[in-house]
Amino acid sequence: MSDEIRNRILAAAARVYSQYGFRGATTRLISTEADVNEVTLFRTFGSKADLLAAMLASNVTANSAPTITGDLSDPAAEITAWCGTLLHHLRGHAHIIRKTIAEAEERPEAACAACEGSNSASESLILYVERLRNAGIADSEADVATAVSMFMSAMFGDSLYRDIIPQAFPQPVEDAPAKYVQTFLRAVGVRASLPVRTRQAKVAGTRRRTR
Amino acid sequence: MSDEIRNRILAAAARVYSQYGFRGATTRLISTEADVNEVTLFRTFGSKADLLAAMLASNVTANSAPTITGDLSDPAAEITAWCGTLLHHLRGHAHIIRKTIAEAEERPEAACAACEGSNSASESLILYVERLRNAGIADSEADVATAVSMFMSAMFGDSLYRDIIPQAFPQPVEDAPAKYVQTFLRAVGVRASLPVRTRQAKVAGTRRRTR
DNA sequence: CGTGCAAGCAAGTGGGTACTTGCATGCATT
DNA sequence: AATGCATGCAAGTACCCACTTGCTTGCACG
Repeated sequence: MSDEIRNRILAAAARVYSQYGFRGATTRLISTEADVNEVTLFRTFGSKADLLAAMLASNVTANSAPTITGDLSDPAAEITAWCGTLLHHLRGHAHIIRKTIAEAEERPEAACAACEGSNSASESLILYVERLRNAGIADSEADVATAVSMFMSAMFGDSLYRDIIPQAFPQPVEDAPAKYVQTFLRAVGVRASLPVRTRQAKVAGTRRRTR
Repeated sequence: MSDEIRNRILAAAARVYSQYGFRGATTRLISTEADVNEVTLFRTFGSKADLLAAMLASNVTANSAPTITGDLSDPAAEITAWCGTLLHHLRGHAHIIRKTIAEAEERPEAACAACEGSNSASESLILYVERLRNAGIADSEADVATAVSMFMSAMFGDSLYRDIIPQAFPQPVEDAPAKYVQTFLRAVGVRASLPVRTRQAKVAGTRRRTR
């Protein structure tokens, strides 16, 4: 019974918070947005801080970043798929992440939890590229750590700021993952989107397939 | 006369705003931080909104992003220097930028002004790489737009979030520009830091200039 | 039918916030 | 010495905020 109202409040809190931030998310706003009496809000969550903490927690648990599990036969496709879901997921929480990070100095605990996901994501990408290197597909001299760090920055930048500074993101949303991955692969020395055996031909006659 | 107080208020406003954002930057806080009577603040700027607008404007004009003017003889050094000053500049305004962008939906005008700088920066980098391509130094098939967009995301990510999520930025601050540029150049197909003929030697003796 | 519980409603409390007003003070210029 | 000006100070206004209290209403379950 109370659950339905509880969730309505949490959802409303998420909407209001992601637009106005912690200070701007007044209990009055949240309660009217949830179409619930303001007192109910205090009865169910105790205080504004507790409510918003609960709301952030529930949004973080829905935060499972994807992992790259697949094989090495088509790295570009593999990473592109992963990148697509990562971007999709980040975009879904863009507003909340933006506010939470901006207020990290005032409320650090929330921000820490939020970045856990990105940690595991970048680690998963690093591991995958290591495997590519061991298989001789990626350049062994490439600076993988830096490339991955830049790639993750690009993911965050795209998902958080595309709607605010669209001109900084030239490719349309649907093409973005493929293009990001293509550029990333060039940086780590995977010369094309096909597996090992065609590599030789690749190096000699520079390149021929461009997708 | 009034100028000294005016500047003290602006500086205090910048400090308070970059820590607490627009809503959190109360006139009381700013005035005590500036060691000035609260009334003086209203007498000099009219309102809190006007004061903060003036403060943002003064911080944006100090916002001239650097341009790459140099020649093509050593692209890596050229871009690295540029990248260093860009990063330095962004870091100097990191807190303000973070808050302003996070509050962009509520106060768009400020955010727009803030991103002008990044626009000109990325454009300048694109032009430079175009020149490299025309000179045959950069790969003519590389996706320059995407590479530059990712590079700029990396610049923003590093300057805005390094202090909050340090583990996402593996390289130490002082090495960051060189590593970012090196990875970027790989992505756009500039194979080493020197033009074609001395390339061989360069690869051996990694780096030598660190400023 | 009656008891209990979840929610709504009206009103209030104590404190903060932007901003105003009226007055006193010191300092420079004439 | 007198005038004007920039600033400080004390107080006040009107509103907003988080949170509380006391009461009513409706619904479920024995």
